[in-house]
Amino acid sequence: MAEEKLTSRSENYSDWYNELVIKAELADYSPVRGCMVVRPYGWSLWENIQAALDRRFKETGHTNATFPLLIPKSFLEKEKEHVEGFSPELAVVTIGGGEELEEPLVVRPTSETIIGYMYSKWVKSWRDLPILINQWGNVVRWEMRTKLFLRTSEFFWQEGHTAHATEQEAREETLRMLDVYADFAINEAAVPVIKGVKSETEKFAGAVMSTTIEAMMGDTKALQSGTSHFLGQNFAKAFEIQFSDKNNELQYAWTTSWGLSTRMIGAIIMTHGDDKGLVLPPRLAPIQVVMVPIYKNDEEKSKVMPIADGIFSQLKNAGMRVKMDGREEVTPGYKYNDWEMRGVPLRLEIGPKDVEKNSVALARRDVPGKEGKVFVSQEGIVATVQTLLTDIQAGMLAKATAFRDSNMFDPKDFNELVEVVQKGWAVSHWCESKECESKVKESTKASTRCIPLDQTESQGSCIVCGKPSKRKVIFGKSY
RNA sequence: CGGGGUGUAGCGCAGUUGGCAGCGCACCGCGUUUGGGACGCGGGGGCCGGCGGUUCAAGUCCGCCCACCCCGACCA
Repeated sequence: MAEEKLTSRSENYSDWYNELVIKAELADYSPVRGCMVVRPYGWSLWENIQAALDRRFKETGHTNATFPLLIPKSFLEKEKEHVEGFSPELAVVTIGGGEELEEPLVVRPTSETIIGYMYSKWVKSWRDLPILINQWGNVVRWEMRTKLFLRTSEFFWQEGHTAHATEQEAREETLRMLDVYADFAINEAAVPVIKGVKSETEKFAGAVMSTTIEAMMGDTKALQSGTSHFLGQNFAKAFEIQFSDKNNELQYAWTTSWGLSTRMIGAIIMTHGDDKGLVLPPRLAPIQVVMVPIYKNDEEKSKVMPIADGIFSQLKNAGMRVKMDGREEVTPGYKYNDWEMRGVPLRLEIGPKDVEKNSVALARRDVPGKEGKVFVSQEGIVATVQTLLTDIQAGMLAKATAFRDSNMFDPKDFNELVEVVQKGWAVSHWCESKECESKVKESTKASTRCIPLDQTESQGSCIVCGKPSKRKVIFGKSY
């Protein structure tokens, strides 16, 4: 059961987050430093995320497979940037069956290498391409500072790995999957995201180009919520993924990879959560409607429960995820707070007065207090609830989008940029040099988040050095 | 790995000049309650982070070690 009040977001955002994850029973700390236990409620949420994504992957022609957890250490060393990027965070297995291993194995930090190795075996002809595979699994990256869902040493994700005959096809795939992520984030999670390209310093180790969906959290920090990489021929060359084209000429394949992790749960928490707890978008919520029956004694109970059960069945049969909270050892008030902590989008109360008046009370989680509570007729309850859930989903997206937009700024000069990145994002022209990027980071702790894809080129000058620039970038502090 | 902090019941904490280890919440039992976190009565629960030292006596004083948290360097 959820316990007493949360630390408020304004008091200490970080404490608020940590307490919320524990009290909503999404996850718990494990005995292994930096690892987490995802509890049933958190995992149900993840399963709904998986289902929504998996459907989209299948619709775009991908199939699932699984590759090993352990990878020969030498594989990681085949791609120069890749090894440099990942070496510091590898977990390495040196002993197996009591014997020192001839070659150490690394616990996968990501699977480009082993999948590249397999693809080289499977790809001989242009007819073998494209290969469009996704894997659901876990990976391990030894992290210095961890935080549940946002950064843990082991995390759960999906990683898509594709190989193509042409550069153009691979580039299209990269952007197609970025679109899938953005569509998922916006329409399922109600998390407004900006699609963009990562700078050279921020990109994936081994990629030619990394793209991202960036979301703004409730404290205005940015969270990279999904990434899609164009890997060029880097991994194809490292693992000799070669094929004969139609002219019988040997070519290296072009590959992509893309991933979205349980970090998305952190994004949902920090995009929608409030001081009472979690607020979940109806489309992903493990429980969409919680029913709280109210009665003082057996007589009232015998009048209320048959009607409550009838409504429960109607909602259930309509395909809604509904739960009846029939606990008798806690008061209704306790239950309200309990389910608010867990972010259930809609609460349905039914008591003796409702039985008399043929009504029920509906309280929406995204609109706190009396304002979000309405009394409606029991007639047509399924349609009423469905409409409300749709409204909540749309309302959450609108609210989050308005919040983000009101915290994006267009600073006039460097001094103003330094100011605005303390309270939100700066969208500014940038010459795309590492020098200017690191100057901003050193003086503000804000990094480049992405160069938004949906922007029209405009003539401007770099906010740092003043050199000509055609594109704007987002600067912001990030998780 | 650098800087700061904290370790006492499941959680949050108190513990005075060294002298029987406590409080709130949670948990268990019984009864009364139940439309916004109910109440009464009765219970259970401790290697006081670890090791060593000082002392008649250490949660308390001293030394060493360990763990965790926060702020930095690294990241989906």
